[in-house]
Amino acid sequence: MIKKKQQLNPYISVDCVIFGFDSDRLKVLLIEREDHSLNTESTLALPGDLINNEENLNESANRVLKELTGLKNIYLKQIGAFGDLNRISKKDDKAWLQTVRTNPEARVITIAYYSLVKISDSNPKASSFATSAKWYNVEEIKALAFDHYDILRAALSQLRNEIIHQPVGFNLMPKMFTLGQLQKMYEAILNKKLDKRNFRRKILKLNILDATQEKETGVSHKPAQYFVFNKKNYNSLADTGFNNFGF
Amino acid sequence: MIKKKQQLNPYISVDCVIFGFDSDRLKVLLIEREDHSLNTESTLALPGDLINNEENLNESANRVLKELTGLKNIYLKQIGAFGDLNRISKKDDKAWLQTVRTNPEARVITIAYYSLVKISDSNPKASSFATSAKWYNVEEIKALAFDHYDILRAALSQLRNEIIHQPVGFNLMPKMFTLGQLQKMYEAILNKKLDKRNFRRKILKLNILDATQEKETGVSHKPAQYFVFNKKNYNSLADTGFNNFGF
DNA sequence: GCAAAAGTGTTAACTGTACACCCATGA
DNA sequence: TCATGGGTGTACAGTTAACACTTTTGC
Repeated sequence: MIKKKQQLNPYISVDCVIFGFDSDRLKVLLIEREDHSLNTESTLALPGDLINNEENLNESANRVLKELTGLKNIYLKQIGAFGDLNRISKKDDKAWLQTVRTNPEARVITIAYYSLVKISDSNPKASSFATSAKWYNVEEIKALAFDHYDILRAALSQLRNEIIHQPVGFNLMPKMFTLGQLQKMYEAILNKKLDKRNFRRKILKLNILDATQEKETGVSHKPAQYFVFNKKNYNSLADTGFNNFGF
Repeated sequence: MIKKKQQLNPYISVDCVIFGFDSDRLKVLLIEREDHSLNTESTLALPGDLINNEENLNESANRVLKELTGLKNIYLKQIGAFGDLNRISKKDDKAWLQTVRTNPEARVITIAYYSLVKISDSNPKASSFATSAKWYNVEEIKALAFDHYDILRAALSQLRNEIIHQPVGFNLMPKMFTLGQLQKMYEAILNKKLDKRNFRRKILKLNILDATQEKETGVSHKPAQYFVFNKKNYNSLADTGFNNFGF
């Protein structure tokens, strides 16, 4: 491992839209910034920070992600660059930048990434300028700091597109899961009900799920079989994608 | 129109992948830089330049596009940000930057856009540091300056994905065109042969083409009917996209 | 026994794909 | 008359979408 002198680039940041799934709803990891007597909504922001000049963009995103969730080697994908002039137009945002940046007036372009993590494996902890890092229901978010709400919507749109073309959703699931839980994840992401029989048939035909011998316990209904996900078949499928998965 | 003082941002550029179609092959607009006794391949680059601090990113892309092709109000879509440290690693590229940039050692992140233009309507002209701006066959490009080859491949990949989900290809076609010409465009973009009868059936079912009364003249075969493209139906389709257009 | 989610097949409509011949024109 | 690309229909296979009942468990 080579250590390099790291220098913040004051003009370019990365922001991460970190999705999780709690077996019921789609979640996103947000931080609270120090309060400047604002309402809660505008204190919430995507985790993100300035990049270092000696790291690649995806390394920056991975670093920020690791600093904020303790996770590494996570599915991580670029959404795009956001650099409109009015992205730093809210009074509260400007005031906040004064307190944390050495060059608060600089025009900052942000490169947004999204990632999918297992909530159970993650251990979000607040970083320097964040007073908390917590999971929020995506559907309940109506406003965020800067242009982060736009970024969140773009990430969601890209995730919805990706989930029906690539088997990426497993990054959100625990190691063992039932088909019902998996279906709930698709429903939460796509925000619509799916037919149980059709869902099971389609997802099993992809050949990326292996049935285990284990079953749910302690549930007051017929216990469901647990499945694990077959990494080998997943990888070959992830390369090509699948055409016919239009829910 | 409000005039603002424009100031170059030395850390962020836009690069444009401008696709055209010459009724046979997919083309891309490239510039030649001043020669530093290099081979031709590495003198070729995507048109692009530093952004101004007082314009939005897509305004920057539109400005560069207009400066280089004379076109405005063009289909233009962001591909993403490219900022790997080794994007400025070639000796020739470093030497060239010394001659055109006031801060040639700066780490520059580029935001890439792609656009689709009618070659017949465009009037590419070389800008300040370009000695030429010409159309090249996409399939013949094997190397470009900086990381521009990567950007070109990413643009092509995105275009291929988009062309089967959105009726965007008409941006490449002249006002009137035959179905044969349209099919050739799809074949050029997707780089594969399509079945004529199936293509015609599918594309007509989209309801975005209006037949005209005019026919080809001066061709030594049965003259083809000209079609124009129905903007109204196109727009409503462009919003929703289409699911089933998998060639 | 009842509430709750698991698990299971069939049918009809639609979509994709493969495939071959005649037509109108210029040379 | 020949070479060239335009224009047309059908049949088979695969996929989507809609739909209802029985099973197993905890309480």
